Amino acid sequence: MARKKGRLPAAMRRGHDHGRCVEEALKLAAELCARRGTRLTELRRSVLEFVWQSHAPLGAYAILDMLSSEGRKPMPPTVYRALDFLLQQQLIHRIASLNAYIGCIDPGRPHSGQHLICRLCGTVAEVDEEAISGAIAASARDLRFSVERQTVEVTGICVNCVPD
Amino acid sequence: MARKKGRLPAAMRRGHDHGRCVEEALKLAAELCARRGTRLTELRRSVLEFVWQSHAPLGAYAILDMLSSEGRKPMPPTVYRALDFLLQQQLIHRIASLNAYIGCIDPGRPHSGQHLICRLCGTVAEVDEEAISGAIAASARDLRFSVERQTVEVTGICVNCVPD
DNA sequence: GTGCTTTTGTTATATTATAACGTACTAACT
DNA sequence: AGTTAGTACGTTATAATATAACAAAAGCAC
Repeated sequence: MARKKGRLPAAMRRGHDHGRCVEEALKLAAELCARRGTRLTELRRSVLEFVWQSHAPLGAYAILDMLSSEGRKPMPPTVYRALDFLLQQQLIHRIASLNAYIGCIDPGRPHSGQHLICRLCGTVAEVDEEAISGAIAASARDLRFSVERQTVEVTGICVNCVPD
Repeated sequence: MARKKGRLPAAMRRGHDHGRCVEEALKLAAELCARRGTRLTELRRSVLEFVWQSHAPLGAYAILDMLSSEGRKPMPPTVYRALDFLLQQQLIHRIASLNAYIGCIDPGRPHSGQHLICRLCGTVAEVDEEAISGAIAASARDLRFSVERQTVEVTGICVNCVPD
């Protein structure tokens, strides 16, 4: 866990250098794929880049439109396949309540993450709180339920959108 | 919270009298709507009944098919409107990761609940653990994020489907 | 280069959901 | 009972999200 207590996740820090976030994410993704022997093709890299560039989750068809403006003219299955690959590699998350996709802040490590979704600006911040995942794990254990995946999506208003 | 520590939610208790669950849910729904001055029409009641009868969440089109076999031939908007009503009245939950709907075990009271979804049998058990919702609330508070809704969906294998 | 595997392209279609507008029903009042 | 205002439902059309199935191309191992 990188974030210190009381420190906002980058997604919700106004004026942070997001270009740099994207760059680093792409670099890390390339490293991870190289290490794993999986292929971060040009298409997959483009999709990952678009997803990372947005602080709000992107829908598959929004990505498709972006790729189209870039010269490629892919069809839906192409985009979904790229998204599936990135999900498998844990480079992105799917936000089920929005049918949309967002870059993972801690790629590669198996985790589900918890997502705070601002209803106003659309920004999604990922956090990874042991207190939350632990409470879920404990509750599941109590019911002898074997957890494979935790989806935690919290909708509300982020600090930048709260009226003062 | 009705469930005692160590006691399985009804949905995961084999052989419980589910007909009685459904009956009680419908009765409680009628009472709540009467108290609120909202109308649990025949259509809405039917939809609620179908949703409750299934331990696995039902998709809108599955409900549509069931209503069709019953003699009605509603179109999608009709079903979605009934579902919207039931969601507003907090009589059902939407399971975002499945695009499907399930009866709420504690209707009327504002809550999001946490859902344990068995990947094998499809059964969904709702729990309401203060430890989980509290941990989420605490984390959000830390980020000055104002929570409106918590979606917690845990996928895995339920106790009835685990190989011994 | 040959053969094998993976990735991408392409066509078609499935699944989930909503917009827009018209009709019918219900409740409340007169 | 008749009027009316509001709510619920019917209907047509279409939007938005996602996948099946198969063909072509690109990369990799030998």
